[in-house]
Amino acid sequence: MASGISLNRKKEAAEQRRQSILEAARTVFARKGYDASGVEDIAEQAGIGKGTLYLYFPSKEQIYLAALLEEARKLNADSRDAMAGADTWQGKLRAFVETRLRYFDEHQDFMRIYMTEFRSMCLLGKPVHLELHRLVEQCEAQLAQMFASAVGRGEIRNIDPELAALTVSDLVRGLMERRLRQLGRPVGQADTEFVLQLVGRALALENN
Amino acid sequence: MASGISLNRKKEAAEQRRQSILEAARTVFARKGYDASGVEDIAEQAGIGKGTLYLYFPSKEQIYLAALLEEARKLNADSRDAMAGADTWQGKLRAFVETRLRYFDEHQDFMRIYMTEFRSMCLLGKPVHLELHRLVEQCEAQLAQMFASAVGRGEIRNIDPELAALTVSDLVRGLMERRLRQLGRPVGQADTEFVLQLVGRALALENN
Amino acid sequence: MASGISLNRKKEAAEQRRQSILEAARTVFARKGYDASGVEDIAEQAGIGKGTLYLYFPSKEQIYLAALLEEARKLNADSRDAMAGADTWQGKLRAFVETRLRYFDEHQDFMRIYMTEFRSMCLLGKPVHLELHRLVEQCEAQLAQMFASAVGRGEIRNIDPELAALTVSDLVRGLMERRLRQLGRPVGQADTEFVLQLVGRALALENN
Amino acid sequence: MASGISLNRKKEAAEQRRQSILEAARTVFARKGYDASGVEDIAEQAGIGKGTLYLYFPSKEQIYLAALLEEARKLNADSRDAMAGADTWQGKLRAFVETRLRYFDEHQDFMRIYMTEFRSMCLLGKPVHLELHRLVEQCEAQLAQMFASAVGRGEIRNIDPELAALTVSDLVRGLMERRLRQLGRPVGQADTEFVLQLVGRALALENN
DNA sequence: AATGAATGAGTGTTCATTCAT
DNA sequence: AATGAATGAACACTCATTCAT
Repeated sequence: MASGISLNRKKEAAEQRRQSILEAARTVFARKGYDASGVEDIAEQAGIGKGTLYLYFPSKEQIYLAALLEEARKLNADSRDAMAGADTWQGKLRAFVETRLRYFDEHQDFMRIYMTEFRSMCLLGKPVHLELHRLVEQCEAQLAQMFASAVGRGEIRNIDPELAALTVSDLVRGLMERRLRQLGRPVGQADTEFVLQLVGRALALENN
Repeated sequence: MASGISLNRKKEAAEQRRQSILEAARTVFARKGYDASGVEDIAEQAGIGKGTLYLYFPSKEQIYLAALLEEARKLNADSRDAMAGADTWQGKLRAFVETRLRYFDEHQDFMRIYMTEFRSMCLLGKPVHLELHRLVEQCEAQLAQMFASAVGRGEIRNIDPELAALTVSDLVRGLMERRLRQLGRPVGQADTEFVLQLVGRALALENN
Repeated sequence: MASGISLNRKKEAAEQRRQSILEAARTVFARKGYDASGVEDIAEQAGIGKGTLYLYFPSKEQIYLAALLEEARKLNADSRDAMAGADTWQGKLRAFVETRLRYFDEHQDFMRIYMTEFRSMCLLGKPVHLELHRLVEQCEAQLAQMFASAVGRGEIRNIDPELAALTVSDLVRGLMERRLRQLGRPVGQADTEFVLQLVGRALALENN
Repeated sequence: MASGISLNRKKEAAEQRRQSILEAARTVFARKGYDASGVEDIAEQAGIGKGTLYLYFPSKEQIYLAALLEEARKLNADSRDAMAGADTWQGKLRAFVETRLRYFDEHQDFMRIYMTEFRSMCLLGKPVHLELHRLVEQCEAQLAQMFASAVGRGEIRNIDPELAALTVSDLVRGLMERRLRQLGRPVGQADTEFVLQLVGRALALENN
């Protein structure tokens, strides 16, 4: 019994440390990118020794992937849940956009890595990106399905749901990037509303 | 006089070589990204010796910046000229979008680097990106001015011209990225039309 | 009294564990050599925790030395006893050779380390080897003394006893190595007899 | 023409440097063994930068193998030539032994590595040693052939030529090792003569 | 002007040893 | 006494940059 408890404690502590390493990794990678970040930087940021990292992850690359993908999966799950909780297509769309922006606000380091990696998927032949690509597509598929339903119910114009989904995806990404860049004019609620209205108007039925 | 001619010849030849280095650099960087590319790769691609690179550029980083920024400036100039050549706001918008997509088709290597670097501007404290940021803003300002005029002439809704510009910018970037990623469904003219219609419908006056 | 018994028990148990560590160490070192073997390998082979090793030995090097030298001392003692049990010089020589080969058969792991270390004594400035060197010399001295007696009794030619001892030592080492390498033709009793006959014939008196 | 000469010069210089690296490597490896030697030690001993090593060899291990095997091949060739130059089996045997001992005197660093590696062949599963093993066998085969001829001509006893070859091989190795260890009594010409006489007497026909 | 051999600072990873539990 | 998580010194190897030819 006692050893059972102690074993649980150990596992919890290990998971805790794993998370703190990932958090440290996000901070460091967000600051300098993958190549310019050293494993020593991450260890220091996490307040542990360099060797300790290798008790939890087999390589720098695996740290990076875990730091990126584990949060990306949560982000996808959050978006899906938020959409599920709304009734109308307008509500679902707003839920999607606002959830992602809120997530973004609360995990800026992660989002920096996410956005960077997203764009660098344009480079040729990086197998690293397969899983991330899958997540992005999954997310866009959710949007597309939502639009398809609305089209089916005659609530919006008869547009290609996939293209609408990609459009929303691009616009939200744009909102996030502008916030991350923090240059030029500050980005706020008005920007979000602009995007929502733009999409709303473009999709609305003619006789509205 | 003779030496003057010969001097010119030399300068031309040097400029030629400079350009061929940048072209080689774009090919290599587009394939593997900045860090994974070695200066030797670039020299080999350019068909010259490694040391020769350093007669034309002081460092790997400067090669990268020149390869990126010189084309980016041309892209901006092209877009501006194309818009200037159209009369209506719809024409200017279409000219902007189509010019950029055409440029993209003809300079895919460059565009891969461009897009990658654009997103990685989200990383903190990379002074590298100041000039690129300026170019992006300049480009968006052109769009914004175009929208502002259209609003002033009462041709479109009374929206914030800057936000409209950013939106178009995001959507065009999205189109390019989808082409570059080459995964999922092929991207074609239909996508472009979708974007143009979407923006057109969203900006159109109510009673249209 | 009770505590005295318990103290003895403890000491015995500790000695037992010490030996099991050394046995494990021999297995591991024989397989991969000193540098390629990790202390974790030894601990695992011994079925104990890594930290426990350090309760019994102060360092990896000391484990190695103990694993090597303690058996080497036994081998020397065995050889000496075996020679003492024979009457003629031929008998003593045969006893020496056969004892060592039998020991070898029963402790192959140890012998692999022994032979390796013996040859690497040729490397400069390894203080590690002083004790092993002493043991080797001691062993050769026993042989030399045996030959000296035989010379004194006029049973063999008037050769340098030391050189004869070194010769036998080299030949036995050769026999062992061939067995360990396990490549080429199998090594058996015939090889041993060849060596004994060779030495016998070479040392025999002329008029035999 | 000029470039032809210059190309030759380059190749010669490169070969020169390659050899000087191998020589430096032998010095360092002979002093500390493989694992305890750092590539930086070798570079320093050779008077060049660490990176330069990697222009001539792909890894530390390849440096080691080249340092070992290239000399080992020369040693084998020398022995073979020396034997070929003698007429009687006694002459050939003496030529073999003396050539190897002379080579040994002139390449002590190499021989230290050679001997060490030879013994460590007893460790299990080191594929490194295949080539060295081949060389040793080749060398022993030369001796065996020589003995076989002598047996065929009725010049020596009807012994197994292979066993005789192995015996000589072991004894010569013993002579070398004693010199390398430099402990105990100095080893000189007398030792060599002892071995030659021992073998000679043991192989001689009965009625001699 | 052009070259590529030489360089050494910098990096990811391992592993003998320690020490809190 | 026994453990194994934590540590950081040490190491092989890379690559942007220099410079003698």
